[in-house]
Amino acid sequence: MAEGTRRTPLSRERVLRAAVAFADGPGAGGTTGGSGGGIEALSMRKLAQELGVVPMALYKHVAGKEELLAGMVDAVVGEIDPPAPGAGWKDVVRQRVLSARRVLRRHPWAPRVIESLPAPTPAMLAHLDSVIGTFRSGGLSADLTHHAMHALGGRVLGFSQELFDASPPGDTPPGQAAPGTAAPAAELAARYPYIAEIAASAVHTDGSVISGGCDDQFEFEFALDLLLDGIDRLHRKGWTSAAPRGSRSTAPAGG
Amino acid sequence: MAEGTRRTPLSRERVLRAAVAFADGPGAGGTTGGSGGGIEALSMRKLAQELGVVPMALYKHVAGKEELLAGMVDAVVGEIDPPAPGAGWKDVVRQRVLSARRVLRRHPWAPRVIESLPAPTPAMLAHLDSVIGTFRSGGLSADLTHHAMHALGGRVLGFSQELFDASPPGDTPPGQAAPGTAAPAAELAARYPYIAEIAASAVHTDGSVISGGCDDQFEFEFALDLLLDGIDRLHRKGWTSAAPRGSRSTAPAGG
DNA sequence: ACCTGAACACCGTTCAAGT
DNA sequence: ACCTGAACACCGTTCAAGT
Repeated sequence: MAEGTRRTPLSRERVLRAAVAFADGPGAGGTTGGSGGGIEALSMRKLAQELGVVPMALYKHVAGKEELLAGMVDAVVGEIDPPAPGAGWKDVVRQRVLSARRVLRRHPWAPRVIESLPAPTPAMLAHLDSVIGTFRSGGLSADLTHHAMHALGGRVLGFSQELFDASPPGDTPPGQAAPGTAAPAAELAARYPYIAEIAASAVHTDGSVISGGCDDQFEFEFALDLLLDGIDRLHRKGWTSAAPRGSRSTAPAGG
Repeated sequence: MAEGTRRTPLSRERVLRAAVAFADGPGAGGTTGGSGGGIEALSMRKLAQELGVVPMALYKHVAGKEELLAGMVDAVVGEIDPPAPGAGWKDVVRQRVLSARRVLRRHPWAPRVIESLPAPTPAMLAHLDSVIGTFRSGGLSADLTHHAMHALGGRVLGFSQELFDASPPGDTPPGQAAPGTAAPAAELAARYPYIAEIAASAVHTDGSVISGGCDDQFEFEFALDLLLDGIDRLHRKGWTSAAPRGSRSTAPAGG
């Protein structure tokens, strides 16, 4: 099956596309038949076989399995819709988060792989930078925006979990850089200005950006109290999910 | 090294303790020297070697690697402090979440392993049941409690991510049960009454408990709006993290 | 009846041998 | 110079052979 593609020369693009299709699993990719079975089953050997190629041929286009996974994530994150023009910051962020969720629902393996990456990919950084930019353009302070991004956490990318250890970009050990992020800190700051600004505002109790960045405990409690206080408010209001279904049920009085 | 323990007969307890110590990594367990190197390096073979035993000897005490991981998680979750008596629901939940976070910080591999489990372990169910009970005893409705648990998500266990697919207990396929949760649904309902109540209130748009349970999209948007609305409120207030540091900075006027 | 060595079917990646 | 087969150092688990 698909023997017409056997002769098509391999490219990084083709390798990544095949890997994503394989990880999406049989049937999920749209085509019928014998392609793949989930991220667990994805191996360099099986992917090569899928492409009608000897395993070592893949290493001409990706440095190894880790870079393959980073490339797959980058491709998937690139599917998230751009920000809708002309709306308020809250709706813009909301729509982008929901778009990200729709994308990651199409690729259920992605959250787990994202979490396993040693560093964010370029597409992830671009997306985060863009969301931060939406907050800042809406008038939120760099400080509040920083905590807001932590509180939203993985939700910004469509799922719910912490991303990495929140160290500022360019913080990799001098010896070797993470796959796809091999540029020096200055260049990263130029490319992702909003991330750089937020990172700069992250000089916390330890007084040093380079040593580690954010106060994880503070960020954790910030998000926790946002949730507990919101739940408390709904409780006092006598809120119920049955009645306001379909409307923005948790919106505050002023919203 | 540690040759005094060579003769101690193997037990499930000892296997699990050794596995946790190995996953915690060298130096993290308190002892000096050559024990283990992280969850990535943990294998049945290396664990057996650590215990001075042939690999297959482990299979007398754990059915396989998956059950080993479930047992490790169960042991770790059991370290979470019990609820403090006499305080309001919000503070009790808050303290338990922060205790869970401290525990999982001691075992950084645990969140990833928890996420990889096919079903929650008994200790996880007991903890969730207890937190739900705190909400309910505080007067929150089953409905609001249900959404609150989703919104807090993995934070209840000390980290930030969704837990499984939120299907009610006893929802495993009839053929085989997940490791450690082999009891029928009725028994589970008796053991975790609060979870059972919450699961019962989860009859959503599809009208069936058995078919899947919660409306994931609603739960996702519920938590997202809780966060966005809280951020919006702080923004309008002109909130800054610098000033109120140390006090409960996000608390509402009424709290 | 209990325990265990060898074997099976994998894995990612290296490296030397082929063209 | 390019490509690739065999090999290396692993894995979890089965199973038959030993005691």
